[in-house]
Order: sequence, then structure tokens, then C-alpha cells
Amino acid sequence: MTTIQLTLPDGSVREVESGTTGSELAALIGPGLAKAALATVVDGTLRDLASPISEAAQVAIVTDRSPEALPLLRHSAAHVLATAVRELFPTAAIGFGPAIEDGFYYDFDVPRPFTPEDLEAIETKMREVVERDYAFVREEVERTEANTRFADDPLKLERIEELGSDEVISIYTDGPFVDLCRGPHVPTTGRLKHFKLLNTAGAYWRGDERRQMLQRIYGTAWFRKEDLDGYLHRLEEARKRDHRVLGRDLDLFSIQQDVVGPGLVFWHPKGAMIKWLLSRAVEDDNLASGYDLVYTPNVTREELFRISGHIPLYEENQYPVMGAGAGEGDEVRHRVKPMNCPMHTLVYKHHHRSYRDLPVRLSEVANVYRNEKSGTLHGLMRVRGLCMDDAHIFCTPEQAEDEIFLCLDQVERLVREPFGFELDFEVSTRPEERLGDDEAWEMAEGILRRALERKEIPFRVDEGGGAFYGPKIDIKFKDAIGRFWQGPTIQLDFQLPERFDLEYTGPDNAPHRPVMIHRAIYGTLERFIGLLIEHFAGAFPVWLAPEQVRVLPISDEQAEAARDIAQRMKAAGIRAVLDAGHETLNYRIREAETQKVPYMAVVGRREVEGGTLAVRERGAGSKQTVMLLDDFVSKVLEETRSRRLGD
RNA sequence: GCUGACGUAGCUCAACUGGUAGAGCAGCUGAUUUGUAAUCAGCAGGUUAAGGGUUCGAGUCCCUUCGUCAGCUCCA
Repeated sequence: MTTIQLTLPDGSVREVESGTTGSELAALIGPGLAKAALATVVDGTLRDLASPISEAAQVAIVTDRSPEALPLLRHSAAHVLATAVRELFPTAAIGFGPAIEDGFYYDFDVPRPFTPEDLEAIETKMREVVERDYAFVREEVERTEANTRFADDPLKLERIEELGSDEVISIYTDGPFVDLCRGPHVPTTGRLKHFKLLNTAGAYWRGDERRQMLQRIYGTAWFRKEDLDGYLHRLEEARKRDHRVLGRDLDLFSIQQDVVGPGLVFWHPKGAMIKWLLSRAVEDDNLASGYDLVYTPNVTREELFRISGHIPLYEENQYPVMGAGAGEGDEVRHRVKPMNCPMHTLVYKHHHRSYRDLPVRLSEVANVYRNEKSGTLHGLMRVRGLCMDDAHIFCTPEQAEDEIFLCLDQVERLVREPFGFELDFEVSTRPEERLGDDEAWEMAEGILRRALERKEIPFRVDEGGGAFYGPKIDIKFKDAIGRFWQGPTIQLDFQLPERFDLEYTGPDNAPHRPVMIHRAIYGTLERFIGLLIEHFAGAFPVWLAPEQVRVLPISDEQAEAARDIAQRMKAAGIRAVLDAGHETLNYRIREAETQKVPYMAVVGRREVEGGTLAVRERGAGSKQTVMLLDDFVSKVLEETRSRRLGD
């Protein structure tokens, strides 16, 4: 019997027999660990506890405190779910069942969709499966054997078909349930203690809308009851930040689907103020960064989008043709614009351009319209009429990397710094349907990566996720319940300059082709404001608050003085509102608090006499600061100017 | 677009198995003049998303359309 040396995470070395399993090793180390052990990590690879270790290696025992533990538990939870479903619905075909962030799901092909009652029954059955404490047993089998074992599971057979000849086909069994699965798993179903099924939804098999729709069940699982309760509580709390609810309660916007249509936003005065402030912030920054401002038509002859290639590629998502012009047979086909790039291209093309002019940077905060599929609409996050802080940079291929670097700076200045957002960077590479040759794509993708690396920004790669004309850097952030949305985007484009035959004259007096960068910093103002609402739970920092100060006279006696104070604030550039209503002071303070106004300035007899204000801060309770009107005005103006985030 | 759930006053929600659509908040009117998170009273508010059907009778049952929510697909 050969012995091998296993190095543990603390650096100590154990000498054991070759073939020792994870659970045996854990038992050697200590009884407490043996009980807590869930799996092993052998030379960086997660493995079952029962799997033998045959050679010298770095070994760590995974317990519920390890970072690998939750995904492991949740993956096993998915199997327990499938075990339960199979007992209750023996004909259910099984699809995929992975762990996901905060939980797991499993897809089933069943004769009828699951009802909420089914879900309860399934959860009860899952608790039985947990109670029975089945071991998860791994087997590695030959292809023919696998095909026999899954003869009744068409979805699994399809999956086996796709496995390469060099791949190991592994099977996991827990009690009556057998699944084709890479593993690993926790040792037994009994390890699953604190879980809950959350909801069901349809999901296309293999994520392909041309294939059948399976029924997906989502659930969540945790090691400790407090964690499960905490998660459910976080979900509850997050729902309170929902921008659709706050948008109505704070009277920021409305979407009047019955009268005007879904996905079309009415910005009420307070929301419009936020939108205007953001537009101004990005336009100020653009002008300071060498951009020019343009305004271009909202409607164009359809031909423009044929030149650009958007038709036929995106025709389905464009609003249909509208007639215009002469009528009587020679009417011209027009389209409302779904994006600005062809328009800006035409501004570029209107002059002969010299290499001395480049980069030409054209910016426009513009409304565009996209006929998004009905099921994708979502509050402000996904709309049909959207306002982009769009810009297009025309430059030489050599300048592109620096220009992208500068765009990333703008993201830093306008998004990360002022709001403290956590951003997720992603490079999307060439898609299947695309224009241009591989050489151009290769170069473009390289330029994007280098700009990010130079800025030392870590990023993920979304293979095949690029636009049809070029690769892009997409920057994503999370909404209140953890869903990712695309915000800023920077796209490099060699194709539209080609299609529109753009040129500049080089130092050699010969024509050259520029490249184009499409870039939006906030992305769409609608989505960005939706995210801001959730980020701040409606309590905007002073510089963005549509109403900065509410002036509250204590009684009618101070109404005139308060009116005067509010007027002086407004004259100084502060967004102040007087509430001299006949309600009690308590009522009006509550009103201002629920409307999330950052400052309340209470004016009573003492304040009128002293030329002061009793200032109450949003969320600070009854704590108040008495200060001179002029001092308060300077304070608010300074916080506005510096875009202070608040405490 | 697809799957499922849902749609009652501006908002939150009632109305037993089909039998007179109701309450709180918000709104309006009046009284109250208030010192840091809801003063009191009265009034008004609805073609129950829209359209069709079954029935003596439909908010409730059936069909169609529109929309909302969750997820899938898509996102120039």
C-alpha cells in the first residue's frame, strides 16, 4: 500500500494511504470536521467527499463556512427538488437544474404547468426526501450505458449526445432519482435543511425560443435558518425600493398604458427635474471633454436604415413605416429613429474632414423609439420611448484606444464617483450575425481589451454578445432585487464608416477611413433614473433632489415671513417649496419626510425674530439645528455644487 | 413574442358557495392656528380593464382583446 502526502490549507502535511476519501481524511483530522465536512477541494478542484484521493495534493475540506459550500448545497437542493417532482409527477422529463445566485432552479417538461398548490406539495415532498437522508452516489458510465439509463428522458439523451468523446459521463443517484450530472454534491439529502420554493415560470429548453417551453421551479437554500430568514427579509425590503412604487408615491413619473400605451413615460415635474439635472451634468462634462452638441431629426426616410444595416436586422423592433410626402402612389416611406448613429454619421459626412479635425465628437441627448416586445417592458428599466445620452466619436484607428480610455474616464466621473455604484464590466465579442471580416473584429476587440487593461478595470467576456457592427464594453449594475441591467456602453465600429463611405484626408493628402465609437454614459436616462430611485430608495442627495427644502411656518402668523424666506431661497437657486397649509406642523413634517425632501426649514416666532431657521434633516428625527438663513443658503448651495452624496 | 398568475375608487384592500359594490388613506368643504412623523367633522368619488356570452340575476362562471407582475427569449 503506497502512502501519499496531503497538504492542508494551514500548511501542515498528512501522510495517508493512497485512495483515502475526503470523509476519511476529515475524520483523521477531527470528529468535528468529520461531521461538518461537505466536500473536498483537491488541487483546486471541487470533489465529492466520498471521492478517493490517489496522489499527493493540496487538499481542503469544504464545510458550510467555505465559499464553495452554498453553490454546492444549492445544486444538491435542485436534485432534491427533481427527486420530489419525479415522485409526484412520474412522467416529468428533466432538463437542467443548476445553482444560481442565492438559490437554484430545475426545468421540467410536464403535461401541464405547475400550480401554486403543486409547489406546496412539492416542497412538502422535498422535506420527506431530506428526512430519508439519501446518499448522493456518483457513478461514471459508458455512453451506451448512459443512453440505457436515461432511455425515458429525452432531454437528457440530447445532452448525452452532445458530450464529447473525451468527456467523462457521470451519474448521480439519490434514492430513487438518477440524474446525468457533473457533480459534485453534498454527501446526503439530509444536509439540506433551510430552503423554500419561490416561484415557477416558463423557460425555453436550451434557452432557445424555437424549442419547447419547460416549467422552471425556482428556490433558495441556506445552511442556517437565520440566513434563509434574512434572505427572505432582504427580498421584502428590496421590494420597498421598487422604482415603480416610489415613482408613483413621490410623483416622479407615470406610464399611462391605457391611454397612450405601455413603455411610454410621462415625466412629472419632479422626475423631469431629475432628468434635466442629469442631462445637464452629462452635457457639461461632454462640453468640457471636447464634444460638440448636435440635434438631429427624429424621423427619416427609411433608406437611411438600409444603408446602416439596421434594416432588415432590427426591423422587427422598429416602429412600422409611416407615410409622408405626396401621397397618391409616390409617397415616401419614413421611420421614427431607434438610434442616432446614422444621423451623426451624416453630420460628419457633411464636410470634408482633415486628419487635423479628428477626433470629431458629436453628442446628443435624444429621444429614440424602439418597438420592444411586450413581455420585456419593465417600469423605467425597459421602455419603448427612451432618452439616450448618446455620442459618436469619429477618429483614426490609432486614436481609438485613447478615446475609449477617455470614455471610461467619463463613466468614472459621471457614474461611479457621484453615486458610488458598483459596476460590472463586460466585453462583448463578435456575434453570429455581423458585418465585416474577422481581421477588423480581431483588431476592434483588442483595442477594447487594452483600454480596460490600461485602466486596470477587471472585466468579463461575453462571447458573441457584440453589436452587429462591432464589439462593445457593456457596463452593468444591479437593481433593488439583484437583477442586472446594462447602463453605460462603449462600442467600437469599423462597419458604419464603411457603409456610409466616411473619409478624412490624411497628412499624405490621400483619403482614409475613420473608425467610429458609439458611447452612452448613463445609457438611457429612463433606466438610469430607475436605478437611482432604487439605489437611494427615493431619498436623493441634495444636488439631485427635485425639491431640496420645504419651508414650514408654524402658524399663519409666520406665513408671510416664510413666503419671503422661500422666495429668497429660490432667488439664490435653491429648489424650495413653501407649505403654509392649514394642517398641523406634525402633519406637514410627516408629509415632507415621506416625500423624502432633504431639508425642512421650520419658521416660528423665534426664527422670524432672529432671522434664523430651525433646520431639520431628512431621516434625522426631531434633531434640529438653528441657523442663520444666509448660512443655510450657502450650505445647500455648496452641497449642490459639490454633488455631495450625504451621510 | 412565449409560460404562469393577476386586473374592484387616485392608493392599499373588502364584498360566503352568482343575489343592493364597501372601508381606510389621499381629494374637496368647514372648524381648528398648531414648536418637529397623521386635529376633528361633513361631502364627493366606481359602466368592477375593455368587448362579447351563459343566467331571472355576473365583480364573481365562460370566450376574446388590452394591460400589469414573475420568469424565459430579445435588447442596434
